[in-house]
Amino acid sequence: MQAPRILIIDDHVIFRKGLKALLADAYPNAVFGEADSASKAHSLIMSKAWSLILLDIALPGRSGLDVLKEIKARNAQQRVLVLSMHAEKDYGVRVLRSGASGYVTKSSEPDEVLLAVNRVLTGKRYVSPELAEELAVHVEQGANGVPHEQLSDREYEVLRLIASGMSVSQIADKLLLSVKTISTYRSRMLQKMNMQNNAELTAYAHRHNLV
Amino acid sequence: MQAPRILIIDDHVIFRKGLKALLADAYPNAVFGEADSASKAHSLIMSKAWSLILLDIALPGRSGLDVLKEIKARNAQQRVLVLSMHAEKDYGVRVLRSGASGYVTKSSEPDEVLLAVNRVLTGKRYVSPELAEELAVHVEQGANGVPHEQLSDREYEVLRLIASGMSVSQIADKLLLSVKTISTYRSRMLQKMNMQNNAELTAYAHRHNLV
DNA sequence: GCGTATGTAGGACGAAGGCTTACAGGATTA
DNA sequence: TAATCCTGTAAGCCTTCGTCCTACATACGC
Repeated sequence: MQAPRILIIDDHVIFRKGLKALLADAYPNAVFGEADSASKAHSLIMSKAWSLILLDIALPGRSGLDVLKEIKARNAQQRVLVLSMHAEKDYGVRVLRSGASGYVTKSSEPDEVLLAVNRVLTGKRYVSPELAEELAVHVEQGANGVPHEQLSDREYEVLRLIASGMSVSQIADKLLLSVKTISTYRSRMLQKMNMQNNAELTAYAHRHNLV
Repeated sequence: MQAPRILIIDDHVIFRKGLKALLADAYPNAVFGEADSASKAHSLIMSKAWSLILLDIALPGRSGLDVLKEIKARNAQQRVLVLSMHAEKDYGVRVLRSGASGYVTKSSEPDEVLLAVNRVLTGKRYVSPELAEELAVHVEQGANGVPHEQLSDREYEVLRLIASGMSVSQIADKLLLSVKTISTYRSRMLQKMNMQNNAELTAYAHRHNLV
């Protein structure tokens, strides 16, 4: 194989180092790029071409999902493998829908990561058994049955944060958005899901294991 | 310095690799051991002597805290630096109380980790500024068992309702009490548990399965 | 019996945030 | 291709929420 160019986008420095070491072992002649924020990622993506981008969706501030979309918008062929810290169930589906070629959790075994990387590098997709399961359920219930499927990505993100007890303004701080914006997402959400308040949202989110 | 012997106990393989690489850079002649579970850790601790043990408290199954206590029970001199995934406030204190020489979160900058490792290797302790703050407050209030056991019945009841996403006034309505009363419970609770806001309370309640 | 914990709440005033409106870019569809 | 819808984002206004401080009665532990 030709020397692959791999870009790692993740704000956890130590994890990044580990990942790079792992990949360097498997692809001795690979060239690496690293970014710890959406903006650094941006310039690296702009300036160079990459065979594969490994993207942590849990970037601070801007959601990794946004970054993913931006990447795909710019170049639909770009291969992206998404990493996430926890096995966040519904994220997997969204991530794939947004154009990623695969999705692995950070606690995965190196072998699984390598397998995923290898598949994606060779133009295939990687779907873990767990995620496949999710997907199955998802398709089965037709994607419109479940209320939260109607939510936009931002709304979904905010739902989870509300369900974890954060106030509108805390969320605004965390996402670097205006309080008004979060408030808007919240009301659109309430409307879509036909609910009245945070308690209902919270209950819903927990009932559906979205947190 | 004599070649240090460092044991890394953590089930996140990739993170472990990163950490090891980081340390190998700083201590080129160090000898490493790795364990991904409490039981493997056990045999490594039994069979060899270690200058430093890096321990992830979030081991699956058995709590890392237990492992820590066991280590210290066996050899009170053993230097242990604890790693945790999230900046879980109450853990820091518990960890130090259980005999660790320091506590860093996994999202720390490499420099902070190296600083901590260095201090612990040279027999000192490492306490991050944030944790120091925690400690101060904590010592002040004496510290006994599980935080939520200090709560009064009403406080506990309100904790659960807050964690289920209800607002202070909704709770007041439900319990037929004044908003002020609920607010008082809430602040007494925050004080007792040394927390700042509903998000922390909520996280705590869910972590401890109080909802 | 005296301090401390608990259940309860009022007043005052700043902060939070809900509701409405707006607008731009992308997607969808007629 | 124009018209429309959806999404991300936010300002303004004005109400409501809730915090902070204080208070008091009862219960309880020592």
